[in-house]
Amino acid sequence: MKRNSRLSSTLHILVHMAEKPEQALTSEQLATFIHTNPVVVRRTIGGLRDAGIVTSSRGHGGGWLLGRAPENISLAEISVALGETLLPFSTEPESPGCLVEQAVIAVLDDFRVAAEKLLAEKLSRITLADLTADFRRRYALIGVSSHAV
Amino acid sequence: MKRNSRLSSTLHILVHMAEKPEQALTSEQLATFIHTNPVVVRRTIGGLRDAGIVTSSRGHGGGWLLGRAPENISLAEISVALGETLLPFSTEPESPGCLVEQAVIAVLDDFRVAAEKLLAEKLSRITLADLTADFRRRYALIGVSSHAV
DNA sequence: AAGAATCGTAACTAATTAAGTTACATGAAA
DNA sequence: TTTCATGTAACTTAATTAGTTACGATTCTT
Repeated sequence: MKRNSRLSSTLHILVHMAEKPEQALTSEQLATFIHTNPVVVRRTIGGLRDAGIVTSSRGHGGGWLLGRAPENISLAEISVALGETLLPFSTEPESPGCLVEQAVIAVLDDFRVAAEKLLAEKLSRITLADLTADFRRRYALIGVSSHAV
Repeated sequence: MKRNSRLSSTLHILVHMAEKPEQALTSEQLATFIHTNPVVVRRTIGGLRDAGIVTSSRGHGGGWLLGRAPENISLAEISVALGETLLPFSTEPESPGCLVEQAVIAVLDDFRVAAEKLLAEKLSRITLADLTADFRRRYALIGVSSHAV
């Protein structure tokens, strides 16, 4: 798992889970999808459990399942559950009392608040079901092409 | 200079430069504003020179000046010149050939392209002059309050 | 009840990235 | 010619995150 790919890796995992809705997938299985290690998977998607996006069960036959229908899981929720920040820049004060810094931070924070709202809205309109639909379309195309001629 | 504060640190520097438009400021002076080191300053704002946002001159009396009026310097340009990415997540393929991954990346890239366009538009409407105006407003308020009573 | 499978999590290691630092060549002004 | 600047390469340090090992807790199967 590469750096900064937590969102895409998680989506990858979730699409696989959505494609096997009746079967609990183990951390081990999920890890192989994204070429990493079961512990990294547990750590990464552990937060999704608290958000109800997935459920996990221990013991023999245990593993991970979606917590609800893919139509009701938005990328906005996933992103929040992963603890991802949508915008990368920091606006922490470093020179308390400096009016120049205060002006910079004020303007930047205004922008950030507005931008995060916009991005969250856009992400809330994309659901896991959209991803599975896209996957199935691609899968069907491959199927067709391999039967063609 | 903290991590991920290159944009705000640079803006801090630029506002100081805008407030002394006739005086070349040295890397040393700029560095003290953001509590770092002259070499870090040169490295950070070097890209702004190539974009025409600032100019630098060597030798005695040298230093840094704005390349044009603050009204004509947008945060979008500054962000680009710094080489900052507006969105933090990666969509590099890690499992070439995996249709699930392809679907995830396609959806995420669509989002990214649209989001970056939106953010760039918002940033292009904020200029360095807006920041200096905000700073001056704050400065005036402090002045008033310190003379009050 | 025993054994196997599985998650949860702490603790450690390795890899990566960005900032900070040192050093020195280049250029310009006094 | 001396001094003051930037430009930049090379190295060190610090911070973050992924990867790994280990093991306790839980649950199913036999």
